[in-house]
Amino acid sequence: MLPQTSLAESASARSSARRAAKDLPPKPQPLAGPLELVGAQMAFARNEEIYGEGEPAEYVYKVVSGMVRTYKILSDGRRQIGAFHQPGDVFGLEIGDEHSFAAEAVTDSTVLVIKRSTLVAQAARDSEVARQLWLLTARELERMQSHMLLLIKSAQERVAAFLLEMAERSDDQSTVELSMSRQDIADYLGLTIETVSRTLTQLAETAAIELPSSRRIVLRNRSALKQLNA
Amino acid sequence: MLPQTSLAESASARSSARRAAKDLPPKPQPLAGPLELVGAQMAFARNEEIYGEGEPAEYVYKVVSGMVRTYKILSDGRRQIGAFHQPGDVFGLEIGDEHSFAAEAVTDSTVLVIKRSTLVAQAARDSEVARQLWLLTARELERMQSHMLLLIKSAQERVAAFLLEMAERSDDQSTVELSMSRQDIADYLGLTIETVSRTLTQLAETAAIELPSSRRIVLRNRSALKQLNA
DNA sequence: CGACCATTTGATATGGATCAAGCGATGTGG
DNA sequence: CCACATCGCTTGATCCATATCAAATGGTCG
Repeated sequence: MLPQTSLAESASARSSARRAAKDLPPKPQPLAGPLELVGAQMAFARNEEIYGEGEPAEYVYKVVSGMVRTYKILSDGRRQIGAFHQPGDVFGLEIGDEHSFAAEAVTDSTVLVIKRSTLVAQAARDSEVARQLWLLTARELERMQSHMLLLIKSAQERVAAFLLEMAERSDDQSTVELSMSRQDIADYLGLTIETVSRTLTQLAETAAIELPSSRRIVLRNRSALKQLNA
Repeated sequence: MLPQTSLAESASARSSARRAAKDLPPKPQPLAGPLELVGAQMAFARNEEIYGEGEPAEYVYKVVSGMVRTYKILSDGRRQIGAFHQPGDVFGLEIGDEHSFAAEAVTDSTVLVIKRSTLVAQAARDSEVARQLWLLTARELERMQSHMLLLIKSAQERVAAFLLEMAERSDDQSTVELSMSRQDIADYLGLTIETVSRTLTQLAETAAIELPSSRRIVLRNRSALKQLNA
């Protein structure tokens, strides 16, 4: 199971952040906060589990390179992906003792691992650390809220929103290099792979996007996509 | 959907409504925490707005009596209700400067109003307050996560989950007194009122519930509902 | 080359939305 | 106090978006 080297590399090569001030709101940047200070780096291979749902939440994680998905398996076997985490993103921060979602590497990834107890103890002493932890959770809440709103929209709207979301985090804002599969996208958007695939084809037919290859998408008409993103 | 209906409901906040109930008897609430200490009580009439989306988030609120809904209006006019807040629940806590959702009283309600800046200042000094604020946001996040999972389920599953959720918070766990309209339920579950109504009828036909009146629901077979709640 | 996996495309089924009408409770004005 | 308008809810008929089932295509690797 060799990783798709080209994809993995291009994904991780883009960890630097330049804000080429488009029409975008200021994006949460990799926190230069307390999470930098401690912890060890770990590497995970494509599709490798980082932690399982319900496991003790001993650590907090920060993506250094690659991409991580967090998800739940529903009782009917479906998988719902809650988020794709990219370099700079923190994930796995819980206030309870267990991870409420599972986490896996989408591509070969490296993550920074920090002991939660350390952070919590620091937070008790340093109000700035406490504020950072709160901020992280609040940001996660915002993400979840907008994801909830996504799930009540049409397939076109969901896919368009997804593409814009991915484009926002890529440095070439008009080309998206997808490191996740159609199944991942489907499970993120609450659709089937067939619907995701068909919708992309449709968007290409209406010239909103271009599909040079299945994992590379060029945004031809971003305002049309935003329009859809009702 | 029926944006007109949704909007009409809140717009029709009867101008004749008793707005004068400024001084209700303070009902002692069980929830502990720093939020008890400060703040004034305010009363809101049914369907009255407590704050709008995008308004400065100057205050944090705690339900004393009644019920509050928080919601967003989407660009296509649909309304998505994020939560129904009942006595003891805190709502309107933001980390940014604006309310990301709007809030309205579902029934005549009284809420405790606390200045956010006070809380934040306290949190900077007292790590226990800081932890409480974090906890509140984390709890909201959990709620949002499970709501997200709801939205990818079938109509029956959503309605069943809703009933169980409401039953859990009622004192007679097997009878639910709904204070919100079918439209509210629909906008909470991402369905139409017709589908909500039909689904309730179905559940009654399969003897899972009983419908003595439209706002009163008896849970006859909770395990069947939980089953549905896949 | 051939097997395998991811993706696309096609045909059909179906759950929930939409459009439309009926019904029961509640309140209002004559 | 009744007749009637109104409102919230239910029920019926039909439509449509997406799921499901099925097969073809294409890319990757041994």
